[in-house]
Amino acid sequence: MSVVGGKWKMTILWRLARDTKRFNELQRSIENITRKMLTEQLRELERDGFVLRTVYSQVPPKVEYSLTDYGKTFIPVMQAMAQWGLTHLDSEA
Amino acid sequence: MSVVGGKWKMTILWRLARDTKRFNELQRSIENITRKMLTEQLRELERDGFVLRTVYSQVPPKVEYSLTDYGKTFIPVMQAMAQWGLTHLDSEA
DNA sequence: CAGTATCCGAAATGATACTG
DNA sequence: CAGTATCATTTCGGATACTG
Repeated sequence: MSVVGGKWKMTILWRLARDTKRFNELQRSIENITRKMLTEQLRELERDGFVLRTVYSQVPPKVEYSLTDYGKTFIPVMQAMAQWGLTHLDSEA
Repeated sequence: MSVVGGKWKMTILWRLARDTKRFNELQRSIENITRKMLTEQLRELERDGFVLRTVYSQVPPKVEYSLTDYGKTFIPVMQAMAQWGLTHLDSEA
């Protein structure tokens, strides 16, 4: 929990489990997250080795986020949680 | 995450997965948790149907906390997380 | 496009004292 | 033993403006 327990971390990792995403793409895919929060959580996930940040030196800038191999080891855990949620949380608040 | 994402909820559930515990027993088993935090988190877990609170009308009071059947369905998910942690988090901060 | 920097209010948490 | 009440503090998160 200390590494994946941030307010948006699971959501971010879950998005990146599907495929690589750019910053704005990620922001649009997560309802209500601010640039600040997205940046902060991504930095922490990066520091903890879950997420890889790839910067393309071009104009306009392009930055892609993806799961590292280490981050991918966490996918089964997320799937277990997702499956539990689907089974037990019918109408979520 | 919205139901088990509280700061101490996973820890509490993990303790109760082993066996029923009394309030002070639970507090002693969790380093640094205050009575206030423990009470609040337990109340929420109770409200969400994970935890059963059993009061024995005696002096001194005795209150036991245990997982409900519903709460027990979450044990495999916690085990998945615990196993992941053991495998990937050697020396935790 | 992909961020940073700054400020500020809200919410979470902690400390402490009190209670049936 | 198992809490509750109150207050202080810390942390978090949102709004806004600015940048390469």
